[in-house]
Amino acid sequence: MSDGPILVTCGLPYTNGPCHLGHLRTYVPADFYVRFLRRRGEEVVFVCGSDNHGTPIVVMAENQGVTPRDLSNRYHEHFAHIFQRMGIRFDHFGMTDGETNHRRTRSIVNALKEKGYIYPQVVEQSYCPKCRRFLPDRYVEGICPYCDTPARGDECDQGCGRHLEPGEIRKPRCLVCGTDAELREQEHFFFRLSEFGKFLEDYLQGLQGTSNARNYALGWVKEGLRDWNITRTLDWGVKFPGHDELVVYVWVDAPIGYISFTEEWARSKGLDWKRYWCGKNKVTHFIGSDIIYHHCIFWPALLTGAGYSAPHAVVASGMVKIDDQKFSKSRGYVVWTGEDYLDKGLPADYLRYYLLSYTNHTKELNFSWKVFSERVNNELVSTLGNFIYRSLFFAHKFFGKVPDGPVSAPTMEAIDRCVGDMDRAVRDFEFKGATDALMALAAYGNGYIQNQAPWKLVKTDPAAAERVVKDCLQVAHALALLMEPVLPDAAARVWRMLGNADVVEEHPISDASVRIASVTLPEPVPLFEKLEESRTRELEAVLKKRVEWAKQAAKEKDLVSIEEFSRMDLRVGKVISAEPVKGSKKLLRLMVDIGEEKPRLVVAGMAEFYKPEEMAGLSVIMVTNMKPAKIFGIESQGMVLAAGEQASLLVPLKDVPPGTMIR
RNA sequence: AGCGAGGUGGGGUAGUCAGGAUAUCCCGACGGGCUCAUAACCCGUAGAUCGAUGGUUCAAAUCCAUCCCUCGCUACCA
Repeated sequence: MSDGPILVTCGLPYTNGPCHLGHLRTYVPADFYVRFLRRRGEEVVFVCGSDNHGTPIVVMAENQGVTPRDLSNRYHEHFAHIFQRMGIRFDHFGMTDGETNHRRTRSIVNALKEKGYIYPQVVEQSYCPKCRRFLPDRYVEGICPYCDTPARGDECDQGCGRHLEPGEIRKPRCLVCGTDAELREQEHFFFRLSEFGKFLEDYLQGLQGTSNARNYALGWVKEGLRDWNITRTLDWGVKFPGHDELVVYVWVDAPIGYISFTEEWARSKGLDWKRYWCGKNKVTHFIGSDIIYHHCIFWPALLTGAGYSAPHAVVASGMVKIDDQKFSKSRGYVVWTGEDYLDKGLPADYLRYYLLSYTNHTKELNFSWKVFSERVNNELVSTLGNFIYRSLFFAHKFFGKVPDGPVSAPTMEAIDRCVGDMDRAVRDFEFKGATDALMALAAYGNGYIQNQAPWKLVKTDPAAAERVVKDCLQVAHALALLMEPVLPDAAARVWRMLGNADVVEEHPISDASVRIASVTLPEPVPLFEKLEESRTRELEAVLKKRVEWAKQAAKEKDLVSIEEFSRMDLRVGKVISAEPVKGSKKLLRLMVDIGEEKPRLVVAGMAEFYKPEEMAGLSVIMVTNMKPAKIFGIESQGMVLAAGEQASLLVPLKDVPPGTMIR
């Protein structure tokens, strides 16, 4: 079945905030996948680590008055602890700021340099004279050079959506202090991603995992690839070899972490990490669908360029929504794994089951406490838990042990079917399909015990009742083995209640069809407890409160003080003349008298709604202290106020002279 | 705007590539039965113009075209 060891990794959690449900959407299925395959006899290594570099961490650390290292350590510990509590068990959980990763990153960058895949280029970059530093990526805002709309430093987020290279943006401003940034020249280093188009196209055709990852990446490759600037002017990060003033871009050293964490793990076991990364490999990355580009394009190109093998599979999970709202920390739509879930005493098993069984792995998952508790109560508690408990209860009460004798053929078939279905589903990354198969076996058990009615047989034909109970216990035994990857804690409890002294995880799943021995049964206890409605309401209330609180905070943040308002110089202006701007459909060139010596020249986008002759003579409201802006080559010295799509002009109701202040 | 992923009873989902006769399964709702078990389990009922429109065909959820909506790439993000 296996042709070499499988290395499974998860997208690295970024150490600038706590673990939330979105993270778990990737980590729980990965952990399930690893647990299941291991118990199918595959050799699997499971590594992950925290991602510590990049500007957001530097800025957040500054805000909190701590070092980036301190901040990273804090959240690193947090994630490690949460994963342990959630039953997500990595063989190793490292840090990208660790020594191994610094070394491995430099080694890979040097390899790329040697092979000519990295070249220097002088770029103009935004520099904030007040903060006295270069402004990377998102710490700049300005105007998109392609479509003239406001944009962020690395992406035209409101307009055309183009990716912007550092230095491309026009009118850059520092996002931290608001100062106009200046452009300074600096030597940076670029990765020749554009040369990997053909390689990627072939590679992606054969890439295993989920189709969303493959298709999305193929689309990008077909559009053509641009070289990447892989250096940043920062202190925090992996120093670019030979240039201490530069660090490598976080998306270089973060995925290299996958290799470094394998190295660290292998070292501790006295093994060779190359076995997992060089030559034919079975590296499987579990990631969120937001970082497909990096894992399916940039990362394979980087690896290939440096002489490593590209990953075997990429499994991309859909994003999480909360109560039908887009996931958003600032708007309060977030469920924290610790604070909102584990700390409240809710079992990890419930959440693992819910995340795995709710919807297709690649689709968006809409979380709500109502559906969560509904599924827990009706599926886990009623179907699965109840079947196991009623079987054990009955067996214990009437026989005190597992009865001797055979297991019926239909029951064995049901078990084998479940094993086969789950196996197929897991290997296809259909995790919902896998939990469905598990629940189908529990449903088989329920149907079987109901139809056979051993509680009747025990009075008329005790031997027949024994045979029925034997079947039920065999199913419970199979369920314990099969549910372990989903519900590790519950599986361990069932295993003990079945009279086993050893550990369920040490048994291969194929033991499901090994006939159980006649052992003494301890007194069983119910497997799961229902979530009371009052409990669900409490959990909903926490979320609701957070959303309201966030709304309030946003409102306060948006409130404008009288001082801020008074900075705006709003005046009544009289339009002296108006004429169309040549070559433009939308623009009018206005001369407006605002009580100054000379009228102001204003370019206004209202030609579609007003004829020049309608405008002339009108009194309008104008912002007079706008920064002059060049529109269509004409410098506009103010802005005329208008409302809505139709540009309905704001005009004074009573006659006032030009230059009158608006208060 | 572009590219990618989606849209199937109240929620989730199978089926779509290789078109076929009552559209699958799980949960919820409703009714009945049963009682070993955590008011559970079993059986049954209702509920879907398969996002919209047009086309191809004897036949369309499925193929073709156009359009609409949601999400991702695109703050805070796995």
